[in-house]
Amino acid sequence: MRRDVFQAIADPTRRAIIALIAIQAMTPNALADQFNTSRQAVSKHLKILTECELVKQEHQGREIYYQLELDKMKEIDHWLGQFRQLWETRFDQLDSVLSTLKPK
Amino acid sequence: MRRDVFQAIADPTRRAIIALIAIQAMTPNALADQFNTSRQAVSKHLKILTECELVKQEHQGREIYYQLELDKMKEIDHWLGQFRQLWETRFDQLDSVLSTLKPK
DNA sequence: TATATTTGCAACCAATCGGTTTCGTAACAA
DNA sequence: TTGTTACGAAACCGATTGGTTGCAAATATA
Repeated sequence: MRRDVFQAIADPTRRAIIALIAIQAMTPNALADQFNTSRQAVSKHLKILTECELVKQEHQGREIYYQLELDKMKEIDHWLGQFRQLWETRFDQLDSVLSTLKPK
Repeated sequence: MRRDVFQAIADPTRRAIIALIAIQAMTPNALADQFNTSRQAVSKHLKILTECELVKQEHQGREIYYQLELDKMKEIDHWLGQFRQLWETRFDQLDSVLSTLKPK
């Protein structure tokens, strides 16, 4: 089963999970309470997130706290980098056009 | 059929298409030459990218040039924003730890 | 005109996805 | 011990995915 970060964030429920555990680590049950989904469905999402290393576990008794792996999020940021360069360049071009239209 | 930007960039072929047309507008045939896929497969990817407005068409005779819609890419950047804030904060915390370890 | 090229679109197919139900197990609590 | 809680894993199901094949429309070329 081939997994990558981009496939992981494709699902809206998974993005919501990511947003929640970014603030603080949470257990599967606590996460399931936040959505209209079953515990098992959340567990499946967490498994996918774990497989692509977007999330790490921390066992504590019989509970498992899931926490966001921020470094993996930077991978998305890095991919976006090439395009950020582009839209900043085009903004600069627009800027020079504007300054040409209204000189001084 | 509900489409969003995150679903669009989940497919590696689509990410490759995005990277190519970010530099210059291309036709479906020209794009298909770059991959080990059929023209129709690329066409389907382009349809998906068009549906979620990541791409715009420019008709020129019987050819259709596809170009990246940079504004839509910013949506991903915007979503990443909340997490960027987090990892920059934690970097700052690490920074303060380091300066504590090596004062002056 | 007839023919070739470029493309979108619909039909179809196997694989995958997100979800549920069920089961097994480990950690607590009575 | 017995019962409950928290969880992962497996089996299953309908919907969606990415791909193919075939066809029709539009444009270019002979």
